[in-house]
Amino acid sequence: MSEARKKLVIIDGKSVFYRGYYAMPNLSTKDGTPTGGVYGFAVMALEVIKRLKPDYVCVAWDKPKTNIRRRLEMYPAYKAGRKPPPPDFYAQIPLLHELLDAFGWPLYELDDYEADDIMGSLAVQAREKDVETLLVTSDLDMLQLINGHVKVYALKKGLSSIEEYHPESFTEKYGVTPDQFLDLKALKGDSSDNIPGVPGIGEKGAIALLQEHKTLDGIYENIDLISGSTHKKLVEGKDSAYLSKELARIWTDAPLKLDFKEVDGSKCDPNKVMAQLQKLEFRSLVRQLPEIMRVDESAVQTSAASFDFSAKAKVVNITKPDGILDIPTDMKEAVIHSYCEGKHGKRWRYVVISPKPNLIYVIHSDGVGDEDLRRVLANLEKTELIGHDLKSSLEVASEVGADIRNVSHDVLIGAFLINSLRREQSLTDLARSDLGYDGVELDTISPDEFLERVPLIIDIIRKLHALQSEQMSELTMIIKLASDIEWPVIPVLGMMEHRGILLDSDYLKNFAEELKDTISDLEQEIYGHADEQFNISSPQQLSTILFEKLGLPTQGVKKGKTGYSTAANELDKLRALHPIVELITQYREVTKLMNTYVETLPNQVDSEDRLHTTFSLTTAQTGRLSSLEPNLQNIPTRTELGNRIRTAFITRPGYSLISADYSQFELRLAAVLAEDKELIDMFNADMDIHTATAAQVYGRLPEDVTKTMRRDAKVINFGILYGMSPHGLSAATGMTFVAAKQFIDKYFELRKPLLDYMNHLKEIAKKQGYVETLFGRRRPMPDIHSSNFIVRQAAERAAINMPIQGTEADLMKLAMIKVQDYLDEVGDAFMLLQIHDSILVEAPDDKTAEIAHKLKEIMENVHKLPVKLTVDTKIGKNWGEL
DNA sequence: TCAATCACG
DNA sequence: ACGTACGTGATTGAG
Repeated sequence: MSEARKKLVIIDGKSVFYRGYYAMPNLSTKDGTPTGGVYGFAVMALEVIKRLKPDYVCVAWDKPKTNIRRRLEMYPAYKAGRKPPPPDFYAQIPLLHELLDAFGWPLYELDDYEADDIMGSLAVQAREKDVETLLVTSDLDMLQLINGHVKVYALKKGLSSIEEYHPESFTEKYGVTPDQFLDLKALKGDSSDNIPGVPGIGEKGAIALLQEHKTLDGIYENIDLISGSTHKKLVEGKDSAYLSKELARIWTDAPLKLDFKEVDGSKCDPNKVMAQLQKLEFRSLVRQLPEIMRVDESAVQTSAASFDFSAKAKVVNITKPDGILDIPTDMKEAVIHSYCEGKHGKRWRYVVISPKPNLIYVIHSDGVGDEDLRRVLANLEKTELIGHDLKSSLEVASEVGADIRNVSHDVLIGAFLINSLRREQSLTDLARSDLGYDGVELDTISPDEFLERVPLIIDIIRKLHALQSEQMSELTMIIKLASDIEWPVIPVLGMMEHRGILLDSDYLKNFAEELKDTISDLEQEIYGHADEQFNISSPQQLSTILFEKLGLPTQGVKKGKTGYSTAANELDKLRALHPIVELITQYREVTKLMNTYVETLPNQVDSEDRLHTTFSLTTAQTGRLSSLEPNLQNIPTRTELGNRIRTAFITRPGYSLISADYSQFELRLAAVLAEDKELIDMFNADMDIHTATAAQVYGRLPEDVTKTMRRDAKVINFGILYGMSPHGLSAATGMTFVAAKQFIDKYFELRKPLLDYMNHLKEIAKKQGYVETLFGRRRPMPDIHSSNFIVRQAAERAAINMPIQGTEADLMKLAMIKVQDYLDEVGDAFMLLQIHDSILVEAPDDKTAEIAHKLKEIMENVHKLPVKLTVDTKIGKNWGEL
């Protein structure tokens, strides 16, 4: 009667819990208790009940620390390098216990036995009673337990999708039988558990061997039949293979008695489960539960504190041009959102405008043309706009020719201002972490799904807006930062992205031909020196050639995980020892230019040869912009060859480029923030700051400062802003460690206020947990309390740097806003790029001089400061000339 | 997916 | 005693 065989489900508790913990890192209850791991477990538990309908259930758990002693005795490196889970992982364990109690499922844990072993032991006992066992885990080691009575349900990506493994499916997938699983492991090893296997034998080789010889023993009995390098590897790795097999083997002898009364699944109390799910604020699971088990009506009660996403709004679909007449033209405020198939407003499908919570207009592109959309959007000129990533919606407006820029609140940027540490940024992520939303995906969806979910999306944007307004109400500096800088810079960036910059692709094509020749010449020369061909771009292969084959000294060369470093600064030390080193440096420079710029930029232009970057306001912890796809903030400039790439950035006939750069922006700001009067005075007297510094440190007259002295002073002037150490200075300048130390000591004697300020920042960071810019932009600094010396020191340096770099970013944004206002007056001139301390503007030839002059004036007076700001402007036909 | 490398400020 | 400058993004090789 195998049909009626009873079913036992054993859950690998920690592995399920881990899944949830990492899948939902921000999930927490309203009071801040983290719940991601418990959520993962709950989702899986309901899935198990619904799909597997088990008669018996229990949970196996790894006891911390003691659990691997027996394996450690065999092999001390077992599971070495595993990171311990963070504190909020353990904080959730009591919640899990309560949930298990409600389900009535016992939890088994034992000293010296991992969860695998407990599961294996119970499975063996179940088999003796002819009970079918289903193991739920993400640990594929468990597959060795598969047999006619035991199946494995492996957790796949996501929380509820599981993949069933039985003997047939296992063989189909791996090409070996479950019985051969351990031998497979013995051969190929497992890097995640630090199981060595036979070095040099991977999955493919191992399977081939097992198909031929069936077992590990079989392989070694027939070892003489195996030839070549495999033979050698097998012989040398024999001990390791048998050790690996024992390490990977799951024990089935744990001192644990399977008691069917204890694991009886019918002890589950649906009402208790419901209460737990509500307490944990798992709203979608609460809704789902009645489909899975009988719950008393009385047990279902919605908690008042939770957000309700069920609100209904009237949705007006506008599918004909005359439909737009329905949309009011005098909205004071509106939530706006859009769906596009391209970037930067290209190929828009839907534009959504919601003037109030119960009313939503959806404008469809099939039916409503660009000109009609322009007419609608033009009416939003005075409307206060609310949205998530408004920049992209504003680019749709630019695309159809409307000019709207009255940003009132962007929940993407707002979330970042409130806490810049948050990594998740999509609307779905924000809703999950801040509103406890646990419904469907809202961002990466099809047009039809978008249409369905519009009311939900708008509702969530409104809720996030309300929540952030409340959170910001106590942060007056942040409110001001947002309204003065962050909101107004959004449309400016949108316009820059949308306009793009003209690229001379033909020029780059010619350049590419030139570089190709150079590269193959260099390759041949390098192969000649190495006496063999190899992949010069592979640091590993290169390292072998340099340090083994050519026998270059490894002394003083940094060592990484994979061997000796071949980074440029390490190669510098070897430059004089072998001609190949210089060739490699050149090869690196040329291939970098080729692969990153020359060959890729022409592929990224639009139909008019313009290149559009995306500026992110929510990436850099300091508040700087970042530029991506393509990154136009790291176009080469430092070498002759690299500068030729800038030459490819051009203008239309009749226009020129203007660059406007702040000079020594950060150092000036450091002087202000540290209130270093002497340094401020030096800047205000228009002195050459590096020469003046060198003169002071070396005790000479400025005219007696040598080139080297000035260069060293320059290094320290910049390095000091990042917390540079004597070691760093000596590495960067070539002076000895002692000289570097003296140099720094002397520098701080002269710049006492700067030193005090740096120490002050460290204290501030420790005391309040964050540092901030002149305008109140905050960066949380949790690592400042780290018990790890290295981590803590890194945090201290970051704390020193952020207010300086961040104030620079704030001022630059402010300047851009003012520059844009001016360019609007000019009418035919456009900002194209911002590169942290400089901007690039495209303007008609006959106006460049006037505009350049005005840019300088605006930027130098962007904000009243005790230090004078200096802006240099240049005019040219391409970026390379600037 | 991660580590190494290198482009920029 | 640790490792040695802050902030980014793109490409490549390798497991």
